[in-house]
Amino acid sequence: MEELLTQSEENYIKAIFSLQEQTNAPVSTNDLAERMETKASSVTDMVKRLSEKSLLLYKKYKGCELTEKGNRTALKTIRKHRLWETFLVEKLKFGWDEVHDIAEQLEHIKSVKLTDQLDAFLDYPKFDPHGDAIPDKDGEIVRREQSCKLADLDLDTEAVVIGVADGSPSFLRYLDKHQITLGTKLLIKEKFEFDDSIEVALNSGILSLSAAASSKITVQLI
Amino acid sequence: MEELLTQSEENYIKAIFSLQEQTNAPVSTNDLAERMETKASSVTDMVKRLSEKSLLLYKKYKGCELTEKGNRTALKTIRKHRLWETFLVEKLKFGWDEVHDIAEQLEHIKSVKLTDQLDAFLDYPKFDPHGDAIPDKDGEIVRREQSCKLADLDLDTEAVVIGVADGSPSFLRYLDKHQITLGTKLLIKEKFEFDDSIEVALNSGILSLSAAASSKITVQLI
DNA sequence: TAAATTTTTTAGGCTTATCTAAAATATATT
DNA sequence: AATATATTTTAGATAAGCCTAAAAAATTTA
Repeated sequence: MEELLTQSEENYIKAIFSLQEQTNAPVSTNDLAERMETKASSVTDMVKRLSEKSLLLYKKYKGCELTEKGNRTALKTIRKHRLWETFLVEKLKFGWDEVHDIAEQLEHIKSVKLTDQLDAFLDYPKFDPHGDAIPDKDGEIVRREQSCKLADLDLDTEAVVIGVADGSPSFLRYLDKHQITLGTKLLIKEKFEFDDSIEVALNSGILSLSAAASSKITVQLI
Repeated sequence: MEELLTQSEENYIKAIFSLQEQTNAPVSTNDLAERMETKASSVTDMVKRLSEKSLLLYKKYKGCELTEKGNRTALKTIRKHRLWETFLVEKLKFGWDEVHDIAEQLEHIKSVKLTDQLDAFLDYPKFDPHGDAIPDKDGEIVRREQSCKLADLDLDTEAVVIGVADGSPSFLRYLDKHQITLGTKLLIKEKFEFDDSIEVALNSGILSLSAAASSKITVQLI
């Protein structure tokens, strides 16, 4: 019953899953090509193969959608990716800006026991170093309720950082520089309408954040 | 200066290294094909490619030999393999008979920092779970002096198990069953000439070992 | 040393995953 | 609705890594 997928196939499945999550609609060939940094013709080829393995539904010119089997596959890969990221940060002392590329490789290691033992070793973490939920053995993930973007908070509200909507090293290093990380508490001191920038108070002082930054920080009210 | 090798290339390099270690001579195409479980014609192809990357010297019909660069590459892969095996046994509680195949995958992950941080996390182990030496950052390995095969010991000598010359799951599970592992102390009680079997005394009692078994257990006198 | 055998290489094919260029289809514009 | 534009698919090529079958070279045997 176990499927034997190539790394490339797994990467496509993951990309389709993530695009589908964003749009709740079939994924177009071009969008997928852009995400995979490849050409549309390559995507068509691959999508046909994955369709034959019943990992997705594909209608010519109409895009593709993961099947239940495809979704399960995606969640397994995401689980591995996020567990490895957690391992790298928690145990091997990597910065949260350094782990993505390594986890991209590690997520393709094939061994259910390895994944589950790693999960146990890390004490069954629910979130990875970027605040993203880690699917459990059965693909279940913790759904967080009242989370919103820092940019959407009202003046004088207090919140705690629980995630980032952008995992790029440059953004993560920017946050490091300003001593913002998961768990950081902050208070909205000012909001400037003309450029949507804001000023927040943290332990380390007052900080000004652009709209680009504040819209990529996920917080929860406290 | 960093070479970008495929997993297959790395596996060939490792196989050549190991065959060369055994024979101290150029590796023949057929021997390599057997080790790689592939056809001689495939080996010829690959060996040509590796030769072009100056990882080995190849003369038609004369076999191949790793260059200094090839040796360094092999040692890096071996280092990774043995560190991961150590991690799996020490941290993730795998049995020593279960780790080989997973380490075969993990050894191809590309990140010098990952390897070095893992090494540090494990506290710079000198030997892996099978007693094989782990090359350090610079490819240096601990050379053990007075080691020999259990089969070669004289009557009434005492020794401690420091390694196995066969890492197959079936052999390792056989040793587990008889409570033999790294560090096990034993005393030679009997040697039978007719089939080269021996009897050894361990903490757990007297045990009879075939020549096949005793010739694959590496020990050190105490 | 000449013949028989074994080893190794070459030649030509296959699959995966990519590409470019051209054709087909869908969408947007007038 | 007809045309222009954008998207998607098809066709054909390439590289890595494997295969089989046949040819070439090396080694063994008589």
